[in-house]
Amino acid sequence: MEAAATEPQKLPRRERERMAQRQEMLDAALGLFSKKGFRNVSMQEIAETSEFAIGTLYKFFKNKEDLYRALVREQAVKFHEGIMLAIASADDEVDKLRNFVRAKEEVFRANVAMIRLYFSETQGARHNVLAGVDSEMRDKHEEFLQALAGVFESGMARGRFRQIADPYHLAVALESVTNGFLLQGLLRPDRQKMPEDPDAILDIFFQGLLA
Amino acid sequence: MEAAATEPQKLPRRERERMAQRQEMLDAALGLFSKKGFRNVSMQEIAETSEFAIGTLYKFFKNKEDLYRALVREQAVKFHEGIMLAIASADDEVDKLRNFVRAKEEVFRANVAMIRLYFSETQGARHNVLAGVDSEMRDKHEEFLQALAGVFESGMARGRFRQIADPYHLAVALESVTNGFLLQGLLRPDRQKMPEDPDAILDIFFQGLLA
Amino acid sequence: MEAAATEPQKLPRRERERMAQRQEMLDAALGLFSKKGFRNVSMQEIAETSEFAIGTLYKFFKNKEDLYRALVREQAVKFHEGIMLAIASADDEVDKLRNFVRAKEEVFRANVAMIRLYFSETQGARHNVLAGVDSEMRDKHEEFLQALAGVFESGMARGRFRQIADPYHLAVALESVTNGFLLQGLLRPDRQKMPEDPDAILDIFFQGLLA
Amino acid sequence: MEAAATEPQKLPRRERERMAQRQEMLDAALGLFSKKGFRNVSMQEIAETSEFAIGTLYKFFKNKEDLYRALVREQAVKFHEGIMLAIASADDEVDKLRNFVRAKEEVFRANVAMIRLYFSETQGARHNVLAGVDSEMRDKHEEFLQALAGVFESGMARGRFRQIADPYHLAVALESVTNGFLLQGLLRPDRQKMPEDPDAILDIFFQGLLA
DNA sequence: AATGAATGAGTTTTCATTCAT
DNA sequence: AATGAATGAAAACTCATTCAT
Repeated sequence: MEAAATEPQKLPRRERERMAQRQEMLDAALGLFSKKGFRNVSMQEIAETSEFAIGTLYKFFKNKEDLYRALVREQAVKFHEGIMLAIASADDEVDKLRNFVRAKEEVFRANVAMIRLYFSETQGARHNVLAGVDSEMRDKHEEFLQALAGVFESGMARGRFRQIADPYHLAVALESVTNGFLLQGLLRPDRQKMPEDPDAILDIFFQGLLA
Repeated sequence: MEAAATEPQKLPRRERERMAQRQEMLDAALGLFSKKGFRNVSMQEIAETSEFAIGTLYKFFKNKEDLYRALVREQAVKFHEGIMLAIASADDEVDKLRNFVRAKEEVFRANVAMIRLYFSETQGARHNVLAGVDSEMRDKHEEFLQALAGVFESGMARGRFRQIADPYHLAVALESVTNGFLLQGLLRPDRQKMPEDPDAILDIFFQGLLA
Repeated sequence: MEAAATEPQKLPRRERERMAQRQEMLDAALGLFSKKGFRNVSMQEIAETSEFAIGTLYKFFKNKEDLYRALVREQAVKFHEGIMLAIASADDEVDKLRNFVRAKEEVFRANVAMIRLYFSETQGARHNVLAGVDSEMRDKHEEFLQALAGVFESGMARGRFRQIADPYHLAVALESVTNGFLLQGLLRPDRQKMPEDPDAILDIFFQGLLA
Repeated sequence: MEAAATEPQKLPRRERERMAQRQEMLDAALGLFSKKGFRNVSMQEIAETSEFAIGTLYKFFKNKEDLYRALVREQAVKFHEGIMLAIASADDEVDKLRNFVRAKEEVFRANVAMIRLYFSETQGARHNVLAGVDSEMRDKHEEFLQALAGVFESGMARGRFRQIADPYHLAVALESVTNGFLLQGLLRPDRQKMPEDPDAILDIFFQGLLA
């Protein structure tokens, strides 16, 4: 009868305390990694920032890479869940897309550190430490693309959308465009030309898409 | 009676040899950096791969960072020029966009290593070594976005395109979508779902765009 | 019920141990530096001689130069204090000079390594690492010369010495002569011609000096 | 029937040119070594300063140490000869001493670079490269001290000086005092307290010495 | 004969990881 | 259980020396 991870109130106090400590370590690490990159952050630094001893870090994580993986995995899951929920939480396909864009923007805005981490690991360079997590993250990403494609597909089936392209391609396109706009807005805050309203992103899409 | 490809036929032999050596170093470095990232590649490794002594590397590049910067700058210029040329080499705006997508695809396909390098430095993580080159690259990127926006603008003015959105936003959108599709196709070659014909990317765009 | 030599009995045990380690490092370094010079001693060597790991050296000293500076400063302070005390610890000027010569000889004899270090940094070559400590050492040396000049001056005022020369010049002369004799005796032990009794050095001086 | 080193006009032209080149190398090296010390000067630097190729340096000197030794030896000989000549070039002992002090001061003033080199190799630190030259230089120095002691001895014998101390000790004392004053004056030009007239140095001596 | 490009051993320094307290 | 001092492998960089031109 052991309590499940999703209902932490049932965990023995000892266990709960451990999880809280672990979380503090991960939080400190997230800030540092997203600011300076994996190789430019020392365990010493993480220890100091999280106010634990180095040895204690090694009690929780086998090594530096393990800590990093745990961090990326945690963040990816959080991100993934938020986005998937957004897609699920509406009946109409147009609303699903709106929810998706809004949720994504919110997550981006709320946690720039996480975003930087996420993109440094999914886009571009694969010189990352994530040989292992990598495939898991790709799978999650693919799963999400499939779900998004599903929205387009059912939208087409229900006549909400015109059949302008392969639903999966549309999913990739929407994912790309939202990334592009949000990154442009977040990582280059000097650029003033980005639309305030996230829905504006969709307008471009909907111009050709809506039936 | 020798005629060099571009123009360097006038360089003294010594100089030409030096440039060739330099290029071999940069080539070796590109392969390694794009595979493993800046911090995970040692000068030792670059020396061995390029078959020069470490000391010789340091004759050509002041330090590791200098070598990296030279590499990124070289690649970025090549990339930028190819893309800008493509936009310029047509009169009709629709043709310009087609040229752009084709040129971009070609460059991507021809040099995956370079792409990885490029994206690891423009997207995502900013824990990069490029504090200096960085702004130069951003500027180039911005310049390109402006040029692309110009295409949309004149297309609208000439009645080729409908006025569905801010031209700059359209530029960001097209840039994002091409990135998304090409990266999906190149970096994840297992994914078979991407369109063979690069023009297919544009179809999605043109659905809503064309007048 | 333990009573330490000077005063550190109040330091926590941990701190005392650290200081002892630091001292062992400095001792090893003094031996090596005085024998081979700054640039000819590697951190590896110091680590091996002092039986610590290289990393441990770097826990105590920021870098090689920092270690060297600490060493020179420590030795210079010790030397300076000994000499100044000797001058102070008598009422009669002639006794002050005797004390000075004896103390200097004692310090020289007791620590040839230190002497070599001291002279390599105050005399001769200024290609030293001591840009920083340097001025501090010069100041100490100057301060000492002034004190010695003071002895000559008050000796003259009190009629103990004849007014044969500027007191500061006499100070420089005595400092030089003691250095010359002691170095000759210590650094070239083959030379048997030096006087056994350090006071003999003063005889030369006193011949013209005493009233 | 080969021409002697002291009459270079007899050397074949080829040989003379070689010697001139060698001299230029040594001159460049003297400037650099006296400013920065042995280890802080690279062969590259010496080559550039003397405007020869590195390879040419190695044609003249077996290695860096050999070049340094040659330099120190050359300077020491020059110095030694000047001083010895000064002692010889008078009949009266008091004049000999005056000549000595004047000659020494002149040499010091004329070639601070050489002095620095000389002192960094005779005084203090023996972390020098001169394991070999060393003994030669000590011998020369000892020879000079003997000569100076001879002056004191004959001066005493002739009744010019009082018999205040062992002549050799007096020689060491005078050598030390002149060094002290001249170094103080030369290496620390900020110190204004040194006597202008080098003879003033002797006054201190003569006070007790003169019969 | 003179050159200087190329070499690579050797140096300083960092930092992940271990383990005695 | 938590600590953090100690470790030493690995990396960036320098420079004396060689040798093909």
